Amino acid sequence: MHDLNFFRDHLDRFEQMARARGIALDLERFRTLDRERRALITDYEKRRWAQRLAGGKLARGATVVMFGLEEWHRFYPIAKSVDEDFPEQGPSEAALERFLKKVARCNKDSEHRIAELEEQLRQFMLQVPNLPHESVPVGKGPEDNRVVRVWGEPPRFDFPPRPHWEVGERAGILDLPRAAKIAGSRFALYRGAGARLERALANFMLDVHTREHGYTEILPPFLVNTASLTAVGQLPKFAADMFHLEGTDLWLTPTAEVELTNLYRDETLDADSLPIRVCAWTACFRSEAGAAGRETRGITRQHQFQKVELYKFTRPEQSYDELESLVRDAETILQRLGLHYRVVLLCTADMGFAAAKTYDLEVWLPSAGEFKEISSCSNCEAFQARRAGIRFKPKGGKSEFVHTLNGSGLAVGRTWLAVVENYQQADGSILVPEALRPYMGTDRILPEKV
RNA sequence: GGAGGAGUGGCCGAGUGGUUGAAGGCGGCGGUCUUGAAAACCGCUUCCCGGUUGCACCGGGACGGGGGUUCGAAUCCCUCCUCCUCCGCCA
Repeated sequence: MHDLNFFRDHLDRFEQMARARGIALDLERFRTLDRERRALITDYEKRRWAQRLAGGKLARGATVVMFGLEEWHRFYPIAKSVDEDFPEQGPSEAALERFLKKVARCNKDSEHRIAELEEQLRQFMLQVPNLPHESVPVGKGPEDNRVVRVWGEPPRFDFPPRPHWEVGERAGILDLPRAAKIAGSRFALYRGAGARLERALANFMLDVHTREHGYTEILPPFLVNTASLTAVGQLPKFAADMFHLEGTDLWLTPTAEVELTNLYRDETLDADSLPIRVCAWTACFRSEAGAAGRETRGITRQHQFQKVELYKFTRPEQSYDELESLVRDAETILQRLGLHYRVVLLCTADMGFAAAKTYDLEVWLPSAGEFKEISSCSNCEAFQARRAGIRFKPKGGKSEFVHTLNGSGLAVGRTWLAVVENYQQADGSILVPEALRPYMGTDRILPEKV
């Protein structure tokens, strides 16, 4: 969410942003709401002042002459506007009482109307996405994203590489039919070395990030409330993409970004503690209601998957350096696993709602002969922090909003399938990447009859 | 799930209808004193919104959240949330 005053003073920039992101923004509606709200507040506060003043006089049992000259000059026009018959001078106790009754009702009405307008204004502001950073390419869609760098090379096969669901089934480590029986489509069931591989990947990622990259591990709740989702920007817009628990205020978390952003919601952090780096392994749940029919084969797109999330709270001036190092931290995992990948800078049209700048990491999938997203790393600047009330206080200065950054480090399920595809062998076995061998206790997954 | 109790400023803690943003204390900041420090003493110590070029000034709002009663609510009523204690249940 943007700062209201900043928004009002830079409407042209937001108009430009809307065009770059390819969305509609009804700025005329904003102008109307904003103008009306401020006019009402001004009037209301004048009457409120008069009400407090008169109330105070009455409490002291004043009767006739009790206003200072200047006070009276300010007070009388307000009283007259509320009560036509208000005496021009020397109001009696009865006149004051009548005025107070009228002004109380009048102010109550104003309060309601102002609250209504503020809710409408809030709803409006909640759907304004973040402003892209100046280094973000303006574009119309994924085709305008920019490849920043490519690491490694695709593995060579002397046989046609199979898609991961075939490799997994042949090796007896992935059982999609039974997952469907238990839960339905878009759920996975791992068996034996497959289950262990998923666990090994999560542990490997957490170990690297906590031991080598300075992140503190968090194990948060997997269920989150409406307030937390709203603070991140998942709600109100993306309710349909999540699982909601009937009769409660709880939702299955779509990403640990929700929990980690809300770690410090409505708190003021010590300036010296920044940047704060945390990471979390969680299950993630997405109903993907709008995506039916896409990527139905295999486990690329699931209702439930695991992810190790990286998250940073930083000072504004350091957030873009921290974004670069966040991306490197995520890349380390792919490099250690020996997986060919590329880094893509998303264009304005392809970025998420809260992001000011986003890099995607895309891993090579030999069966498809293309790159597939495995991580998304964003700097949200103060956008989420403002919405979530996360500040820091510089020494001797006013408190400011922190910048928040998040990225996958990495999506475990997609890493699983990338390993399986890239390390598959002609005999149906799967080589275990060097870095995972201590976790797997073997250098090769051998096919097993189920 | 059942029965009780509690939520006040960075922290502790007064305050049960009237200029109370809120006594007192602690902490923090500035000053006096001191060779320096401590102690002592003095002063300061929140955030949001509106009017404004303005962190100046004027005004409004905020005592867990929301609603109500009243001319007026930290104080009375309703409701929700959180925490604590006891009972039940449970990995």
